[in-house]
Amino acid sequence: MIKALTERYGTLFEDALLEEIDQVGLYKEIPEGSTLMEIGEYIKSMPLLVSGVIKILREDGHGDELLLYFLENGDTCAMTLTCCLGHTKSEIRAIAETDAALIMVPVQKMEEWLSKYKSWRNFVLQSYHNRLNELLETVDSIAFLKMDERLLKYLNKKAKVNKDHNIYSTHQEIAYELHTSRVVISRLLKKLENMDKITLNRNHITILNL
Amino acid sequence: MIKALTERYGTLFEDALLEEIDQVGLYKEIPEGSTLMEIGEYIKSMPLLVSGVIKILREDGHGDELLLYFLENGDTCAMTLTCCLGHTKSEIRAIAETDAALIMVPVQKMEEWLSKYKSWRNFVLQSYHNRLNELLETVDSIAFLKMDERLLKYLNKKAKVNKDHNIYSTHQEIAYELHTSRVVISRLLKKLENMDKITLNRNHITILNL
DNA sequence: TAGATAAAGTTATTTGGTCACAAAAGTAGG
DNA sequence: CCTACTTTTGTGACCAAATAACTTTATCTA
Repeated sequence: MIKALTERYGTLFEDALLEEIDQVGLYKEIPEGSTLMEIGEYIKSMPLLVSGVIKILREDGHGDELLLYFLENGDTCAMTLTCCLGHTKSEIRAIAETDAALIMVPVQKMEEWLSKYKSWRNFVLQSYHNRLNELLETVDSIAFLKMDERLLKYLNKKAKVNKDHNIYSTHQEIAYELHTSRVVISRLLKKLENMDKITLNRNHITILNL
Repeated sequence: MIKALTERYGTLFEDALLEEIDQVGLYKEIPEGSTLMEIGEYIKSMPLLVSGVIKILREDGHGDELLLYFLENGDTCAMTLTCCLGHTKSEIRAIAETDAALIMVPVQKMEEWLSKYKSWRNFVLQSYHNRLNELLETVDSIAFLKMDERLLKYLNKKAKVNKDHNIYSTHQEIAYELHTSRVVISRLLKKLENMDKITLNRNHITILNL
């Protein structure tokens, strides 16, 4: 773990803090598709993302889903911070978009570190900052963009976080994450294919030029 | 100022911090309708809300608006925190929904206090926490609710923050804040009136039972 | 290879939102 | 207090996007 830790967080945290994390942190690898956190769960430890991508989803009472944003390398989940510090249930679901590696830190420690380490304080504040901005962008998308624009944005983002021009999702899955119907997504994807921006295949979309 | 300060924040902050705020803070009263903060502005001082209600709006590049949430008594604006700590431009517009009173605190101080006062740290974190949750609720509304449900929620919220069963807005103004068209709002309001939930008058809506 | 299942395509219908105009309610000047 | 003007609200025709129901195509497996 210490290697991944210093590689990823070495420039961010003081040595003393790195050492503490090394002491109490739990290194964990999780496979693509696995659920890290479910809505309504209490959180006992906070994840520091070492590698991979996590997607954060919101769900209403009727099983309708919406993708909020992706967490990437070096991020932490401000929602989790919120839960930890406020001792409240999780408001979101977190799923590994790719294989990922995490360091899990006990809640009590992170409170302690807030007063002890300036770098930790900055890290936590910066995380909140980032998450607020991501959420704002999500709001922008659903409030101001039409579905075709949202789809384009989604495809781009998805390709970017996966570092791949191929997206291995069904139309239904995309529809869930954008909270619309499969028919709508199929229609819009077909339109994009006709514009030679993508090619469609069963279970997978190739991005040509967006 | 010291009176408003201790009344509002006395139980929250240590005495030493209260004293510092009293030293450097600037008391300010602003009338209903005035703009506290405009998108793209840099923030030089952070407002602590003493009384009144502030509404926070988002705008896209085409002048389309969306109400994000209200700030009430004792809140501070996490967006402003974000700006201050990150030294970035404001992403939102803040307008006084009612007459309001604020204490303005210089940015440099608030960074200093983060390491100095535990209560300040908690206050800042709690603010982020609250704002994230408000934003999440906003996302829920625009993503999962139909326009009629959003309108009901809006009317309730507006009545609540104004502590009044009357809402003095035009249909057009409501439409702006919910980011839809005036026609849609008029139609839905008419439906609500037919259900005896509200009565409509020029420039003002009375809530009967929601 | 047949049957089952999952994904994608098609069409008709419904709904929510836009446009353009009309009516009503306030406002100001004579 | 009457008229011209502005602002706010109401309405019908229209359009586009979402939904539902069904068909076709691809994939898996027994």
